[in-house]
Amino acid sequence: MHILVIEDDRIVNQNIVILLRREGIVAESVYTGHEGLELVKLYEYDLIILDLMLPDMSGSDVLKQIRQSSNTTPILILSGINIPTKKVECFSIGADDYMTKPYDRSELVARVKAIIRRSRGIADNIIKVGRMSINLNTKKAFIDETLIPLTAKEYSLLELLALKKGGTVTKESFLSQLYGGMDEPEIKIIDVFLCKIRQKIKKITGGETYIHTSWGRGYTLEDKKKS
Amino acid sequence: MHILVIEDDRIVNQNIVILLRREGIVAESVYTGHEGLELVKLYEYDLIILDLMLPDMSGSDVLKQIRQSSNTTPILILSGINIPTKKVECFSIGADDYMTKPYDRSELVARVKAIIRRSRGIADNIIKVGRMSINLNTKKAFIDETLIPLTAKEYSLLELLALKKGGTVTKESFLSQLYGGMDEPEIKIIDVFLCKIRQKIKKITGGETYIHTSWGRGYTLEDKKKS
DNA sequence: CCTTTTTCTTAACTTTATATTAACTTTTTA
DNA sequence: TAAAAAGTTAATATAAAGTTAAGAAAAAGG
Repeated sequence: MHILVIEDDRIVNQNIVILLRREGIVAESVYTGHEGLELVKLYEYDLIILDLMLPDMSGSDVLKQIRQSSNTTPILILSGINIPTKKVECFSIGADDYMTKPYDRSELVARVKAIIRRSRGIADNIIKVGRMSINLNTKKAFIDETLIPLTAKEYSLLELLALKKGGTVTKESFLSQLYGGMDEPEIKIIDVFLCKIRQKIKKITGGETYIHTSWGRGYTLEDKKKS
Repeated sequence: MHILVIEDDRIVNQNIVILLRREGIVAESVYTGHEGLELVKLYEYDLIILDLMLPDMSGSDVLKQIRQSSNTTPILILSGINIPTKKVECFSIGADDYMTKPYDRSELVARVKAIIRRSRGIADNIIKVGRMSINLNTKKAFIDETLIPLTAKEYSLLELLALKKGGTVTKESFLSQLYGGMDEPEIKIIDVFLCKIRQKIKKITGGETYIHTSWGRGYTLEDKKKS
């Protein structure tokens, strides 16, 4: 999970980043519109949190430029302006949500999660795959009613798979979403984590892991028996 | 576009319906939770607008029941309660947005449109040739509904053909696009890959492969029966 | 603050799927 | 009909994935 925060107030920006990191989300800070646009061109984010008042250009213009480049990354506007017409304007140029400052921390987190969820076509915070269920709120995974004893990193990896349920996730994508490009360990670690996750699941189910390997492409979380 | 409004206050409900109709959206009114749940089971809506205080049951319970039936229709909560914890609770059980009453009409419309836009998501990029369909997003190819079990390289080759559907691709072009000029194997490998791809397709269709040889020129992906 | 425990990461090794080559057959066209 | 191109198959090489263990780093506990 990878979020870009475009906000010139360093304190607000850092607070958001810390808040998100606590949720296991990799967040990146940027303080000007131009820096933001640059990064958006280079990397794929799951969400962009955008302030409307930036020193070099207006947030609306940043939003416009992102959408004009046919980039569909979800964007949450965070602004001190609480005027309906401003909100409507933002939505009409492609914003996904609009929050006013001062913001409630837990509401911000909740909205962030809701947007990401929806952008992946998922409705609620419990993802089910066969006998497995993954609770995105409590960050715990179960087989039927028994908890799978995963470590933090192992859980994150399983969550990334669950968020793309049925789709393939590449090792490179795991790596960048888990570490955010900074101090990335060797890619082999993904194999190791996956092996351990599978072992733990297998211990409970007695065989089925729901994690399938797409040779040379990545991994998929799916209940194949259904189809 | 089809929206269900679950709100017991008849005036508020009718106002929303009128507002949405003006935007060319078909909106349906319902005044109790049970009526709402009934309709949600029967019809597919693009969005549900849900009040939290209903006469027969709480809006949260309506939301919960909808999600428990694994219905993923986007839901916007419209409530008089402006408490962050209530909002967080709703998001965690699967709400997509939360607006407080009194609401601004144009903001409601803007949010409704934003949610629907997002839930529609990115349209799948699919190329079809006869009974074959190639999904460029998931990088999987099918004959009708059955997956063609291609390896990564085999798929890439088929994709290159699909991208030039109807046109001819030379072996040299395959080679350079597959290996990018570096460490290119012998050109014979293209024949081998094509042979394998055709075999796998033939196994499913029972004959037709849609891959045609242009002697001395290259290969074409096309449904010749059509023309 | 140091020790203990847990988790993360690397490294070495095994297994397996795939990519590539080579040898041979069939088809096309000059 | 001979040469060139394409089709096919099997064998081998290579690269990807699976596994295990051990050392490093981080978190927890005293």
